[in-house]
Amino acid sequence: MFLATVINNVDAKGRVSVPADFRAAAGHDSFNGIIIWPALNGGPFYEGAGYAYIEHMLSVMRNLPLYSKERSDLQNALFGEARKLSFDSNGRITMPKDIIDRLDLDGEIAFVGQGDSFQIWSAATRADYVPNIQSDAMQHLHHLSGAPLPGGKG
Amino acid sequence: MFLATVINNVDAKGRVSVPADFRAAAGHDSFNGIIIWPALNGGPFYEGAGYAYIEHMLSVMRNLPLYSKERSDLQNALFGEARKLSFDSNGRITMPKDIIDRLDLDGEIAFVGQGDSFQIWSAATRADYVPNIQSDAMQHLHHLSGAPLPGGKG
DNA sequence: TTGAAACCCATCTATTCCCATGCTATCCCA
DNA sequence: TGGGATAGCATGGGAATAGATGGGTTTCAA
Repeated sequence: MFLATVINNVDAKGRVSVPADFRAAAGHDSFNGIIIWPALNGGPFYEGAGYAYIEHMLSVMRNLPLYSKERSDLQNALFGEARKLSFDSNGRITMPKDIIDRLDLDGEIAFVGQGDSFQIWSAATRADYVPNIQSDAMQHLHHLSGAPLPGGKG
Repeated sequence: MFLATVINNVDAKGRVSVPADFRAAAGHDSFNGIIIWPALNGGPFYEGAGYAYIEHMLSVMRNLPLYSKERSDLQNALFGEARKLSFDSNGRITMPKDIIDRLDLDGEIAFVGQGDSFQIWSAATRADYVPNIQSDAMQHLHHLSGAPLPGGKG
């Protein structure tokens, strides 16, 4: 699971260390690295995950009719815009230049855990959103009810 | 899986490098190259995939009645219009001239990943479509919900 | 014979790989 | 409990390599 917010530096070559916990969560069965794509909700960040996640998305897409607008649009946004970024021997990825420009990644990147996936922000942009996180979430707390905790004692 | 959008040049002989990732995704069991065909939805691009994909399409066609209109029409559009383009020793294909003219491939080709297949666009034509990708996809995000991730890690 | 297609070779560049460094948190032992 | 040793991780720079591209040559068919 992708947890926590970690801020790492981008060096002159565009390299960034992916947090060790995130590397472990991404797995390395089919591909030793991560897949990233522009936020599907239009937010000012990229989303990322391990290869298994995108494979899962493909299997979901296959349930939509071939050539339907919904399938075409989603495939273009996800598969058409995604990037495969493999780890180097030190666990780093190289951020493509166009993404550095697009996200304004001027030196510092924030990796933000989202459970099954994570987000990639410019650290500065992220900092502007953080103050509202708590109050935003408080409006939706009722959605957390219902599912029982597994293995609860007594 | 075919991921990302890659833009490569067409040289004077009509040769284009197929992105290395796409070559790997196409496989080379039965045929070392790709199959391309005009977009079945009428879009301004060609579709492409590895040989296994077109074999799968054939198996789908076989479920339609022989000599039925639907089978004949689909066979004509897919098998009748498809081309086999094999890789040269450097991983390039030679784009047939009629396709270069038809797609207006004036120097730059965009390979656009679609998961199981990919698309081939004139880079200029593709650039006109890209700005709308995000907003188009946002209308269909509800199709991605519901299915749980397999074997969530960590 | 001529054009086109396949093949071979050379070059350039961006990416990948490898090695070295420093920091920090953890562990071990006194 | 305190201090030193150790291992994991983030970071930086230079070397090696894969991939994209361009040009020339051979082969085949029309």
